[in-house]
Amino acid sequence: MPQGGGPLPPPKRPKLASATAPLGSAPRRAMLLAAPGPKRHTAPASSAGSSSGLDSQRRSLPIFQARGTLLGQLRSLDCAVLIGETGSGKTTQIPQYLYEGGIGRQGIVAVTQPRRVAAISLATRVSDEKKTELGKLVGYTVRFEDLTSEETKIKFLTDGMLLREAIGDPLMAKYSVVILDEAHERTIHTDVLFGVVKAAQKRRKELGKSPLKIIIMSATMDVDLFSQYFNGAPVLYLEGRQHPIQIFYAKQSQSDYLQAALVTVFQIHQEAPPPQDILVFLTGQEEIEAMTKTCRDIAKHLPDGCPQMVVMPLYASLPYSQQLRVFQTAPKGYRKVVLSTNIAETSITIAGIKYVVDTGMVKAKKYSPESGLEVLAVQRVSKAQAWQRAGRAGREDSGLCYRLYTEDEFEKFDKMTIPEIQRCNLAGVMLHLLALRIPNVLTFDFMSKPSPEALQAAVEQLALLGAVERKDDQLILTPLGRKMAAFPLEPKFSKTILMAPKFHCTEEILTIVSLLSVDSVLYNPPSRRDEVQAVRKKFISSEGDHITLLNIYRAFKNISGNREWCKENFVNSRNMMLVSDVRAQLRDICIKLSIPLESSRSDTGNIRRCLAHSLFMNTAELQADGTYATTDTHQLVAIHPSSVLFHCKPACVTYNELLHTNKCYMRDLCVVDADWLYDAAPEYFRRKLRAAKN
DNA sequence: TGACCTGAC
Repeated sequence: MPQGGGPLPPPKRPKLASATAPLGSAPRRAMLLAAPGPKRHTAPASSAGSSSGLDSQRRSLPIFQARGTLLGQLRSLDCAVLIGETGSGKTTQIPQYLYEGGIGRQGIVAVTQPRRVAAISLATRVSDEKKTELGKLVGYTVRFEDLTSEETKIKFLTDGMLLREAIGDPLMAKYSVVILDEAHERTIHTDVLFGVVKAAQKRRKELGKSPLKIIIMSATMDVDLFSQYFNGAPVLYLEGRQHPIQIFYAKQSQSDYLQAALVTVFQIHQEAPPPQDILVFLTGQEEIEAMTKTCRDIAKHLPDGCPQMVVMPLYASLPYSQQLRVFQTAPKGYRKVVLSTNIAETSITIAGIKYVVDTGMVKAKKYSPESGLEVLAVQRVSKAQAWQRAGRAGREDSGLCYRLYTEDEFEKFDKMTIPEIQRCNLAGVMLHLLALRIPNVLTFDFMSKPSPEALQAAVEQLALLGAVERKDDQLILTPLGRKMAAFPLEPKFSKTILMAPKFHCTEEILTIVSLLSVDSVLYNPPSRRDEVQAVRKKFISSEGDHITLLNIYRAFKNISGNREWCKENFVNSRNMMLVSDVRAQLRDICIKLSIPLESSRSDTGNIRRCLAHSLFMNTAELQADGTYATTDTHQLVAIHPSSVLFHCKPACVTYNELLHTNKCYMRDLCVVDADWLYDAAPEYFRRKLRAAKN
């Protein structure tokens, strides 16, 4: 099993905080990690101490020494790239320095975050440090929550929120500075924002308006790319407070990473004193549940003198109450072992982790524009991801990371994870860019360009939905497309809502679309499968998953949505609450757009007709041999086991998405009439038929 | 016939 290796070579990084480095001298990311910083609270954050304590804490941050130099630089620059290790305090301090230094006072300083919790907790922290009430000088805006006012000068928001704001204000006129934080994560929203803020800055300059300052903040990665993209912007380095991490590699290549993980966990467990906790990175729910069971079984029969063990699974679809357990400290004499997906890489930070076991594997989505297929596959992590995982071991003290692959194997990993924008369907992004009135969306200035095929496929999908048209060789939004862009939804779902009045079922479609646009409300613990099936029976509709979900939502509303009911019915109450919020938001947008709101009540036929008319490009038909083939490209597909139609064989179905895992599965199915499809898009099917003949 | 990495508007 993994042995040897040894500590990492000493880090080569620039010494001085805020020294300007020439291009191309990116620091090597070797030594990692972190001090307890005021960021990424997922566990309930305790309120900070006395205000004088806060002041001294602010002054003791490494960044404080560099304050003067930093302000001098930022004052004169249009764009800057700021590289700071975790614990440098950059996210909480830079916005305050700018404000205190009178930079950008004529407008608001925006700080974006990929996650809601981060935006909220950072705003809370900074308003505490400024000794002001949250929502006054310092505020935040995330979906469903806007805690800002006329006085707000420092505003934390999710990157998706800033992007949505930009539709109404492409010049971002109210902002004087935009800080894009966690840029190295390269979420799809951050990547689109790069181009949008760059365009806004340029346009404001051309129009002689007040300048827009752009600051990109990142961990020590991708510096050259960021700097080049922002016209050679200078790179400023900040020191963090980091604890050393020792890295151990496997001596030999491991054929079975699960077995290797198991052996490593128990080897650590027998040798290390408690309560030093272990975090293991695995790939998915099923694997984690199985490994949890195995570990618990083995832990029952440990030799005398060996500490006890508590084993906890962690993945996103786990109910919130169970997720919270990973934050509890293990009882005395026990060691905590957390088995997690990549949710523990960035979204959830667990205190007290001393050991990280990295299988080097991750389950991730890829998108193939040729087939239009999303492929979910277990694959190797990137080097950057492996460093991120290792870093989770040293948040309070020095740590150890066991990599279940050899150093040679590691060297062959990709340097960076492919940015999301190159891995997903771009229809939503294209619609958003068109709504921003970007002159030519096909040549939009992306930092990492998606393939021309992916861009083309997205535009074709929008054309099929009737959202775009060509005018004087320019692609523009149709009136329908503009309405679609008003909804925070995938374009096909926006279209479904806009079709609903024709079928007098807008209320029901709003419910269904809301249910489909958040994480599943259904909780399926593998160990209690029979129970789940039994309680779910009463909701199941032979018409498919959409109507079944509608039944569940109606039942939830009938008992006015209590938690107990959710628990009994294996419904994720947190996601169900979110569905209510989303639905209310979508309904408001409908009212603003003067869309008539009618209910079809018990007439589910109309609902299914509406779905057929908007999802006609996502349909499959039963073949003579009992398999399914998609109507458009005759791709062989199968009904996903999670569907209520799994054991049925309807002649014709629409589906929300295809997902390729072991097979090519249709997910979320609705039984439809083949005739409806032809009525919905006669031209489309005539074209497909012609293409099939040739 | 047998299964869903993670965020976000």
